[in-house]
Amino acid sequence: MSPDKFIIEKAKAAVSALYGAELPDASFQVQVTRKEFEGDYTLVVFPLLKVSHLSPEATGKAIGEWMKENTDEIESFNVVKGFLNLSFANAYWAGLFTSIASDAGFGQLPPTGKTIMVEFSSPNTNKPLHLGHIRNNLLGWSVSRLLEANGHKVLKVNLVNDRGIHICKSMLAWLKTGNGETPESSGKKGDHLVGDYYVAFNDMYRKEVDELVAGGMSREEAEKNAPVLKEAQQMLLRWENGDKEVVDLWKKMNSWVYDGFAKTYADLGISFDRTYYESQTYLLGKALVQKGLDMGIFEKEADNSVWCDLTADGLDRKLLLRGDGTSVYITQDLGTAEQRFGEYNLDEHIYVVGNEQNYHFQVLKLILKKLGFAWADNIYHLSYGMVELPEGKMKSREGTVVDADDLLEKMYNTARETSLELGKLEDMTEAEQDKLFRMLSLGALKYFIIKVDPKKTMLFDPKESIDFNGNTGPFIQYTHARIKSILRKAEDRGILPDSVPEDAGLSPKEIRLVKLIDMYPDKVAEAGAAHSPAIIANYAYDLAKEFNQYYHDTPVLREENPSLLQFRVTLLSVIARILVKAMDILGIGLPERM
RNA sequence: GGCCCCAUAGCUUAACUGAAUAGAGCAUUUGACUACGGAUCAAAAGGUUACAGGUUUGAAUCCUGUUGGGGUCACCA
Repeated sequence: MSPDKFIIEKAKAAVSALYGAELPDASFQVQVTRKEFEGDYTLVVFPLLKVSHLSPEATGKAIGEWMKENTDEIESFNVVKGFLNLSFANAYWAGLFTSIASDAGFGQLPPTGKTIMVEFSSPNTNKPLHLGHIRNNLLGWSVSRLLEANGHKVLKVNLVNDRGIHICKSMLAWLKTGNGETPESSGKKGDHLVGDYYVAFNDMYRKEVDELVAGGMSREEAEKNAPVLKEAQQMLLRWENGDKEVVDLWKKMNSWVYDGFAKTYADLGISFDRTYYESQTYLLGKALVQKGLDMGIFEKEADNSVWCDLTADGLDRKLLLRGDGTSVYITQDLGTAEQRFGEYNLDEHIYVVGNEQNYHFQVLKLILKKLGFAWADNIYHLSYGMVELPEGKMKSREGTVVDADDLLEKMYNTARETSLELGKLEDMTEAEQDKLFRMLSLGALKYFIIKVDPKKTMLFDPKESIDFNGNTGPFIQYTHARIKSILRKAEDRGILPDSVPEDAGLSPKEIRLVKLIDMYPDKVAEAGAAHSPAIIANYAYDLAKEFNQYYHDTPVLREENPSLLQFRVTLLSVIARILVKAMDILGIGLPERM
C-alpha cells in the first residue's frame, strides 16, 4: 500500500481510538514532508481539532504516538505547529520498492470498461498544418494515451473539414492560374501546393475589391460583389449539386492535401482510429431540428429559418437552419454527436478544440440537453489556448504562421547539429542517426508544448530555438540514455535488475526516489481526471531530475557491497521503465543512447 | 456593451480538492570532467503571486470589486 493511503487509514484508526470519532477521508490531508523538516510524510492536523478539542501540537503528538505504538511501519515522528511529520522504517521502503519492481504493469490502471472518443486535429483541406494544429494534435494524442493508461478504451477520431466555400477558393484559383500544376510537377507537398492557391485567391479577391472601391463602390458592397467571390459561391452550388467537373477537381485537390497531411501526421507520430469527412456528415442534424420544432424548443421564423432561443440561459438566440433549408456548423455537430453516441455507446466524448470555440460548445451541450439527450453531460470540450507569436496572433492571410513542416525540419537540424557537436555517435549508421535525430527533435518540440497547461495561451518565438537543456524533452531522453548505458555495463557483468536483497539499506536519496516512483499511478489518475498530460510531463521531469542528483554522487557499478549494487541496478531499471511509460503517454520516445 | 478565459522572478512556467519559508528551467554570476555519459551536477542572485477589500486557524488558490490582456456574441467553420 502507498504510504499516503497507509497514513490515512492509520490516522482514521487513531482518531477513532483516541477521540471516539469517525471523520471522512477528506479530513485527512497527507503530503510529502517538505525538505526542511525531518520526516517522510506529513499529516495536517488542523481538520482534526474539532474532534480532539486539543491544541494542534497536542493533537499531532497524540496521533503520532498512537501510530508509533500501533504500527511497525511508522518509526518516529515530530510535530511542528499543526503538522505531524512521520518517518517510516527503512524496511518499509525496501518492501514498497520490491513490490513495485516486480509489477510489470505498474502505472497502467485497471480496465474501467468505459469507451471514450477523442476528436482532435480536424484540419481544413485548404491549407497546410501550422503550429496551432501541432498543439491540437499533440494534446489530442497525449490525452488519448493518458486515458488509455487510466484503463479506458479510447477511440481517436479526426473530422476533416473538406467542404465549403474555402475549399472552392483554392480550387478556383488553381483553375485560373495553376496551369495544371501538380505536386509531382512542382515538387511541392500537396497541402502546401493547395495552400498556395488559397493565398492566391485572397490576393485576387483583395485586388478586385480595391478596384471596385476605386470605381466608387463602398467597401462593404465591394467585398460582397467581387467577381471571384461570386464565382467561388457558384462553384460551391455546383459542388452541392454533384456537378461532375467540380466534384472531380475537388477530389483531385483534396487527395493532394491528404497525402501531405499523411506525411505530417507520420512525422508527428500520430494516427487515428477513424477519420470522418464533413462532406459526408454535413447533412446530419436536420432531423434533430425537426425534433426540436416538434418538442417546441426551437422556433421557425417567417423566412423559414430555424432558431433556438437560449436567452433564458444567459446566452443568445442560435441559428440552426438557414431560410433556404441548408444547415450551419452547429447543426451537423448536433447530428454527429447523436450519431457517435449511438454507434459506439460512448461514455464520454472529448473534443480537442481551441478556446475560441468555448461558446460554441456551451451552446452545443445546452441544445442537446434541451433535446432530451442524457449523454449531453458526457461531452467534454478540451479547450486549449492559442499559440501566439511575439507580434501577436498567427494570421495565415498575412503569412505570419509557423508552418508545421518547416518547424519540424528546423528542430531536426538543431538536434542533428547538437548531437554531432557532442560526437558520441560515430559508430552509428546513417539510418540509426536519422531515427535518433527525429526522436530528439520531436521530444523537444512535444515536451515544449505539452508541459504547459492546455488552457493557457502560449508564446512561441521562432527566433529563439526550442531548448535542449533544462526542463525539456531531451533532458529526460538523456537521463534515460545514461541509465541504459549503466544497465548495459551491469549486464555485461552479469548483474540483472530482478531482485532486491533484504539487507539493502536505503539512503535518504534512495527513499526520495522510491517515494517519487510510488506516486506514478496517482499522477496518472490525477492527470487523467484533469485531462492534463502536462501533469505527466512535469512528473517525468521531477523524476529525471531527482535521479540525476542521486546519480551524481552515488556510485552504482563501483559499489562494492553486492546487495547495494543489486538494489541500485534494479532501482535504475525501474526508473528507466517509468520514464519510458510516462513519456510514451506524451508520445515521446526515449533512446538507448544519444 | 453582455457572457467566458487569463495575469506568479527579466523570459518560459509549477504548486492535487485552501496548509509550513511560492518550486523549476532559460538567461546572468561562480564552481565541478585522468569519473558508471558534462544535453549533467553544485551554488549565488532574482517574488508585495496585477491591484484593493473580504471569508478562514491558514489564501497564488475561494468571494466581491478594479486594472490589463485574450476570446466570443455570423444565415463562417
